Amino acid sequence: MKKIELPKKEDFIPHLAYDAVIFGFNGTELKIVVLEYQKTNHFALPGGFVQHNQNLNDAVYQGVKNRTGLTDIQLEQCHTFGNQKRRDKKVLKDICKVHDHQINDDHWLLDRFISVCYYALINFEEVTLQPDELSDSIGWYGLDELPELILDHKEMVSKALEVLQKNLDEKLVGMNLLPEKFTMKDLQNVYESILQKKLVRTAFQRKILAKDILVRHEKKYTGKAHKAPYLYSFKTA
Amino acid sequence: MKKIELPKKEDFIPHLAYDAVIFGFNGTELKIVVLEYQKTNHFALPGGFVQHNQNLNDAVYQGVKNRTGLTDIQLEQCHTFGNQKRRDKKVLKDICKVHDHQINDDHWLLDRFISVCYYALINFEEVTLQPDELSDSIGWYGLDELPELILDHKEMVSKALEVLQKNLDEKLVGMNLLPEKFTMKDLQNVYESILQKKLVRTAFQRKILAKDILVRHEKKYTGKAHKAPYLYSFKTA
DNA sequence: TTTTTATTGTATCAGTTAGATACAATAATA
DNA sequence: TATTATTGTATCTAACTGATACAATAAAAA
Repeated sequence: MKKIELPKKEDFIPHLAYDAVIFGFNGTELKIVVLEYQKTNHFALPGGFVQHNQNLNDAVYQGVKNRTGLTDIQLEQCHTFGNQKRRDKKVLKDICKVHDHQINDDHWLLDRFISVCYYALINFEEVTLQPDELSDSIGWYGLDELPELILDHKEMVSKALEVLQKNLDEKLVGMNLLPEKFTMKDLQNVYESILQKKLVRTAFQRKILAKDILVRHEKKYTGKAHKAPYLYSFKTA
Repeated sequence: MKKIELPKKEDFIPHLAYDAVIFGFNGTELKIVVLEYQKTNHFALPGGFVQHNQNLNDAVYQGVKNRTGLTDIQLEQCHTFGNQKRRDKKVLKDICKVHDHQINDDHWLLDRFISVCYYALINFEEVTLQPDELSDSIGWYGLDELPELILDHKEMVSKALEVLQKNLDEKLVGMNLLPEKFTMKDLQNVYESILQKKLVRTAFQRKILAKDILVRHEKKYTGKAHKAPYLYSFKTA
């Protein structure tokens, strides 16, 4: 195990963290990014700290960019988790130990942290996932196949999904989860994954078209034995 | 000017604050609580810091309780403001100077702060406003008669109102802005104040009654020359 | 070449909801 | 007793949603 540097206390605002629920859509299912810390069996959302001279939003953007390799990221703040109990010394000691760092009980990483939770919408196909320094694996997990997550990260996922659901209708412009061109069925799949319920096809199509936010392009011939659907893209404002 | 103690650095989580947009309804109009710092002409939202062993929510609750004297407070988190620019050394120096404190540029109160904004709904009639240690005046202001506020507090008010508007229909149960018993017109006034638009009386009444969340009580005889309205209260779940 | 199959795009009908209007039922006053 | 302003409810209509129907395919099967 290569010995890596721990983040330095003096670089960051103490007691403050962020975590990101990064949503991607693989064509069928909504997935989120989860990190596994090396050899510890601890799973967590990607997160990090805020530098003294850095905007909170920028810190989160940088973090998501570093994990996904993307720059086109739709970020929304969900909720700030400020419970005094949200700390787990054992987890962090485990993680540090693997990296050959013995840390004391008064190490700043073991402090109580307030964490601001964001969700990010990104284009699944263009992502190259990149573990952070302390974790060896990073991967996509469906919402119903999540491993147990550290601290209150499970609650963060719920909150993020809830906020995403509420934002869906007004913030969909530029909807980052789909490739440039997509079919009406693709879009409906995204909606159904997010809302976690089936929608009526004809009503969905009528509603979306009435919003006048899509441009219709050529048809998409999939080789299947039926009428080919049109491709659409979002109108660029 | 009595010399008061400044909050001590070691008691609080550094760089972290909260601010509260406290909404009250005076029967006609939606108002919010604004503090004026003594002799400085600086106006601000009530706010404070979070102690090391204190939940964020509890800190805000305590703060609102201290300013209003109330314990029945409906609190909702709105947004966390984390811009690196949100600091104003001059304002804090002004405030401290009035209290006979000369503080240096490196004093912790002059640091950059991340602030978590909440809104609070309280019963206007039962409030006894209480200035905090650093301010001499505290008062109710209509949304269209706000003085200039420090930092990004104006933006916080906008955000709080926006979140309140979105929450209105689902979170109204227990709606804290009205006294125990109220008329349908009172309730409509609250809605109109929050949504900042006129509603159709008959449709409003029909919609609210259909929700089945009100209990109808005796009539309210106001002495006016017309039919007396019923009084209602919220069903206690 | 023709028929079959699954899916798409749109139209239509019915049921629900919201705005607009109407109106009877008051409390207190003139 | 008539007048006035307001309240509570009913009714009409317009807009929207779910359900159903159906024609128009693209490709495979017959």
